[in-house]
Amino acid sequence: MPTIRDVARRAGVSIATVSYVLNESAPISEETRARVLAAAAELGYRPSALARSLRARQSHIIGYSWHHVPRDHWHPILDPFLYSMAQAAETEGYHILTFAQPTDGNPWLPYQELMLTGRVDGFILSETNRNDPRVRYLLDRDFPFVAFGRANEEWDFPYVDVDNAAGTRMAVEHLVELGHRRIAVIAWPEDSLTGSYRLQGYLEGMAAAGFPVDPAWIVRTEHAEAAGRQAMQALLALPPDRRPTAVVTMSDLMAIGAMNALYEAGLQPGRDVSVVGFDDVPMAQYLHPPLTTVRQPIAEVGANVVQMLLRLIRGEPLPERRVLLLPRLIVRESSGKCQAL
Amino acid sequence: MPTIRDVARRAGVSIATVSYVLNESAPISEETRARVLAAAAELGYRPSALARSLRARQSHIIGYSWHHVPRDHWHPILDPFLYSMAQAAETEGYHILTFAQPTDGNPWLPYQELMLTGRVDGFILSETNRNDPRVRYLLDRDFPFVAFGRANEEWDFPYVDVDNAAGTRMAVEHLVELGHRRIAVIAWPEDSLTGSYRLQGYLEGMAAAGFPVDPAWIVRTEHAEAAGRQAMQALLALPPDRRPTAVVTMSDLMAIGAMNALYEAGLQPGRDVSVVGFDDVPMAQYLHPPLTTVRQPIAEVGANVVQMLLRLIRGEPLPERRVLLLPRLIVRESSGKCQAL
DNA sequence: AGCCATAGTTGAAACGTTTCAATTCTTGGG
DNA sequence: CCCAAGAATTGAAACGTTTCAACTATGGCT
Repeated sequence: MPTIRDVARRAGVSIATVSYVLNESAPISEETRARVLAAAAELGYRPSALARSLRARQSHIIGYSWHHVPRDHWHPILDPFLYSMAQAAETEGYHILTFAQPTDGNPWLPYQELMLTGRVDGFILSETNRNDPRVRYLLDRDFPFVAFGRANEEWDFPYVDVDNAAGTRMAVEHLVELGHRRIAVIAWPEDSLTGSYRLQGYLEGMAAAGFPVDPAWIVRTEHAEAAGRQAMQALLALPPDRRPTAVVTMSDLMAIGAMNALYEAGLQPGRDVSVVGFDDVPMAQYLHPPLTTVRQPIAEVGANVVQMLLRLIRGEPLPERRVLLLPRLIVRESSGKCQAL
Repeated sequence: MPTIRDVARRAGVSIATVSYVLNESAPISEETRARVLAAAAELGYRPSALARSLRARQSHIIGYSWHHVPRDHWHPILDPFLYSMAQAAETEGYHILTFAQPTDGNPWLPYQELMLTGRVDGFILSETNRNDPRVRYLLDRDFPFVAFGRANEEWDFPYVDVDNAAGTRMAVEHLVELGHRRIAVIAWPEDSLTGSYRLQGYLEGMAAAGFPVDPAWIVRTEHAEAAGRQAMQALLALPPDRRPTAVVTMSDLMAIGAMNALYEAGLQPGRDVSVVGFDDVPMAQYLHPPLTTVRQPIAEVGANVVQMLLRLIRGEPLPERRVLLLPRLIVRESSGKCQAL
């Protein structure tokens, strides 16, 4: 592999000159410039990223880690998120290093290691939560990072998040427009921050429509198909006048569970009870019936977090530290005018 | 950030001694050893990966890139594959760098860049195909890589692949056992190497059972739900005595399309016509009916390719250069005894 | 003619490691 | 009491860059 020395020798100049030419960081006569460029091209020279990094004390690498999910779940955003981050990073000469989030032990341990060994210049976090130990750790050490998702309101750190509340609010508005009044929500446990935003959007939507919310319509359960199914069964077991005609869920996975419960009860989603999901996983459009759901602008989030992080790393000021992106409601057939209406 | 100099000063020794202690690469008296270790711990010292890399001319980073898929498809393996690779790499002090595969231009351009700048020590390739330009490029330059998937038979390079033929063969055997005789296959276009293995498995299964294959039963089409749906419609349009009672598909996505076509025709998958998929995406188990499908041992593939690549990088001999792992048939309700039988 | 600014170029230091070769220190054998 | 051998330690070079400071021409100006 040719080094800067080989190029310098071939062009008959010093290595400093080669460096200046390649980085355009000093005035060089047109003639030597051409000679150096030619020599570099002939040798197929590319400067060593390792040497550069050492000198600059910058690895030009961004760390990203995600939670691995069990096989019956899926990660609805990994592919588009990672891809958009990689693309955004590469246009600026950066790369993404992915590492595994250990299922046990200190969540910030791998972050510490990458940080202390100088392997990465900053981190992108996703699936943050209240009191997130990783956010706390990085914040305390003043290490550059940007999160996809929020944490404690009083913690001041840069993030991009989807306006989850707006998503469920749009879902409720849509159902209200169709004529639904008794709208339930299949929500996540209280410890989920994202879940609390989505639930809040539901409540706001109902309040805006002026509809009372029966406490029985708020079912909190974990993120799983079976959980969604059981939640729906519980809702169906309510007396007819309290039984919801539509249900908003926290995720497509839970929406699928809800739809499956409807089928088992001999009912048809979209005709007997409307169902709305969240995420718009690729599968959603092929379901029976196709699922109405809230689509997050994942690629936009990915591009944004990377751009913000690079600004942070370079010490540039951030135009905004807290970015909220609007999701979009994708209306399909699982939501429809309820027959009972 | 403390350096080896800080540790040396604090322990009252030379930097060489510190290095020897930390790497256990020379005999050091127990007493100084303890002093150095204590100093390092007090300072929270971690050797700079950058400096180490430069010195060793090894980045300890593995490059991986994947094709981004359009939003109505999905990448059935990215999450488990990437995760298992990251885990396997980390146990050996390596990391995974992910980069975007450009949709246009030379597919090997980003590989070249990462290779020449010394950013990565080797590559993992996935979704290889016949005449794969990336395989060709890396092979020509003798750069370490391991592929998940095969290419031209005559190209000698290390790979791990799932025994695709065995997968579809198992699917056919299972259907034969249920009593099916007229079994169709919804296959991929001829340019797909993986598709040709899977098709081959189907043919082998039929031959082993001694059943003739009607040419109309082999439908070649692209990887999409709509394509699977249309293929199924074509099969249903065959005269009753030639109409298949079961269908094997190349992917869960296409199987879903086939099932949707059945529904539209007023038929029920698993009762009127059996359907088998490939991949076992998380969704498969929640479909109506749950989808019988072939599950690939993705995590095992991920661990294997990384271990092989590390061996290659270290110049160790490979126990086997061509590894074929068996998939597993997951039987669910979409395959059943056909009513017409 | 003399001086100074500037364009163009270079030598050398530094980034933080590892490791070779050399040095010091100990110890046991003759 | 000296020497050789070995153990323990160190100085310095090297990995491949970037960049500071210094140097040499070249002109322009007084």
